Amino acid sequence: MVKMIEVAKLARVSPSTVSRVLSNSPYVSEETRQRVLEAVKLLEYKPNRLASNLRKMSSKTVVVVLPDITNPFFSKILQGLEDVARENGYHVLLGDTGNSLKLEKDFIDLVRERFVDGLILATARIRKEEILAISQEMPVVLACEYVEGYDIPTVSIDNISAARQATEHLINLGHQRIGFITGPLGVILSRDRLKGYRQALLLHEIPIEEALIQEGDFSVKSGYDIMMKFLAVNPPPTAVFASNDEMAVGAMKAIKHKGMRVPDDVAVIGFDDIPLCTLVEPELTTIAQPKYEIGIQAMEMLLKIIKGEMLVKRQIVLAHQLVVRESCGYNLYRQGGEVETNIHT
Amino acid sequence: MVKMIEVAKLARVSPSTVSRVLSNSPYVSEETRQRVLEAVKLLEYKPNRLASNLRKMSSKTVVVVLPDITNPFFSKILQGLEDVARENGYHVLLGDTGNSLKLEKDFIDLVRERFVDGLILATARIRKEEILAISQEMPVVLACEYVEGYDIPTVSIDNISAARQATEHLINLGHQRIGFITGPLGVILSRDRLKGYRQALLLHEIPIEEALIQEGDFSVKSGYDIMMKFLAVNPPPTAVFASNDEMAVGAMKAIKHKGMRVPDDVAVIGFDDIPLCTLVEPELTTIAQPKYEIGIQAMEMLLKIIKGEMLVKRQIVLAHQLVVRESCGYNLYRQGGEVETNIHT
DNA sequence: CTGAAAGCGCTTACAG
DNA sequence: CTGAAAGCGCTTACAG
Repeated sequence: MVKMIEVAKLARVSPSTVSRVLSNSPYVSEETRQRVLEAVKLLEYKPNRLASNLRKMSSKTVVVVLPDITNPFFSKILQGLEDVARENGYHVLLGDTGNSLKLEKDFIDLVRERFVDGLILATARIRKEEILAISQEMPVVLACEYVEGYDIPTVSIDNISAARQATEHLINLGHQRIGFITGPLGVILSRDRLKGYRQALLLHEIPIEEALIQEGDFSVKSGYDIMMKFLAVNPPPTAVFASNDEMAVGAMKAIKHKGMRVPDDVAVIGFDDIPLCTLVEPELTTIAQPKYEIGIQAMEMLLKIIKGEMLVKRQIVLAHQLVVRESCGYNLYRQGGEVETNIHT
Repeated sequence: MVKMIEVAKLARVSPSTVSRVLSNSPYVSEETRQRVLEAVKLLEYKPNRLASNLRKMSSKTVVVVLPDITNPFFSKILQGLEDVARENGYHVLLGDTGNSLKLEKDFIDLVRERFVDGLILATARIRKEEILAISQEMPVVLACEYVEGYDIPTVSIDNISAARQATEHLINLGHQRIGFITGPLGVILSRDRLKGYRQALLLHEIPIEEALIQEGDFSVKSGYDIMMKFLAVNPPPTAVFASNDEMAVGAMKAIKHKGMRVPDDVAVIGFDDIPLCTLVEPELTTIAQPKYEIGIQAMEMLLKIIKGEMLVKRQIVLAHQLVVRESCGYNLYRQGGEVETNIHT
């Protein structure tokens, strides 16, 4: 491996000067710069990042902690995060926890070990107090996740309003018995979506039936299983709201397996707006989260913190959007013409 | 930030000893070890990885270069890669190129800069010769991708045989006019799948119609568009083989939009076996690639190279599998009972 | 079993 | 504009 000193010798300068040229310092004469650049080229010199990291006390790397990289929701957020990181000369270390608390802690420790300069948490199983403590001593931004009552930098949507809107969409279509498939209730955004569902029913004076609220785990299978339970209730719900799209698709499967039709017999609405929504039949109506944008903004926020800039806003709430497709029978809607429609292609 | 020297002082030993304790060196007395461990705990000391990296000339990090993290095929491979890396104390740096040659080169350069210890290429746009050169001077493994004629460490399936088997599945079901949607022909595995398709037709003495071979780009949309073209051919093909599942699903959409049915009017078979296959209707018959296993083996291979171990096999070919579901009318098949069926749940 | 010393390859304040 | 020197915080051969 070629070292800087060898380049320096060939260019008849000191290593300091080589370093200056490579870091684009203005304090180098054009002539010297050229000589150094030639030597660099000739020797195919690549600076040793390990050394420069130590000296600068920064690896220009950020760890992104998420529960499952194969989940299209998170991979899209990750893409936004990575794009901004790259544009700013940062790298992303993958922190796939598989929902393991231990792994989550291990990845967080990478910041303490100065292996990475900052931390994005797109999942957070650890206790609130710990998150708060960490966020006070090192650069951290929560993406999607958030912590109530604390002032931790966060980028997310308003899950309560979004879930309320989804539920009201069904109510406006005339549904009174609406099943709700929650996400894991240990996760705050699952609890928020449940809140929104409850608010919508209350607002429209529809009684809440506990039998129509069941906890899923965000998997297709759990959506399927819970829908099967709903269909065994007498009478079954005429509509179902699932806390994410995978569970909604699972619910649709269950309805079809029972020989019923979506949306005619049961309307279905999901949450997130992943690509799958337009690939199933009927296409899934859902609440779109600006996944890529969440990633963008979360990384921009983190880089600001790393650079020591002050944050104007520490909590960013991005807009969600009801995307009306086919799974709730949107034809009815067209007549009212009251709700925004946005059929993605 | 607490440094090692402070721990050493508190424990009344030298930094050397602290280092030995932390690296589990056997040359430390139990008594000393305890004293050091206590000091570490008391001061909440975390060793600075930037320094240790430089000293050891290793970051225990590997970069995984892939074209698109939101693609479920690659994210599953990545999961396998990451699991093995983590088990071995390694980290994964994300190298999402978005198919950009420049980014690909940038990520590869991270190995030259010693920022990472090794490289997994799950996409490879750069020239063969360059890949060969790189693989000779640093640890590299190709996953899925491969280079003909060179002895570069590789883990993949046999794409020719797999595509031949998919095509023969259709032929065995009685189809004679089989459309083929290729992947981008700049990618070797796309060309191999085309080869397999051709071989199958030749083997069964079915004439090859160039109009029934069209190049897609692995997207749902390209599958849709090409299928629309096929349906405009007179007479249209009775079956279609798409080089990946997304394009197959796009083709299914096109068929349905034309008011035709899958598999009754046109049979469809895909490639890869991503989760989507069981979520569309009818469920998609496809060739399953062992994605996770490819990741596992590729990373195991890479770590061996990094550790300087000799590779027994430099080219690993894993088994693919025909997964018969509903999109080719598998009922016909059951009578013959000749083909392995493997309906995933 | 333990410590003093050297050194990993850069970068950067300092001096000129 | 340029160079000599110090130092980032570890690890590890060497000596005892």
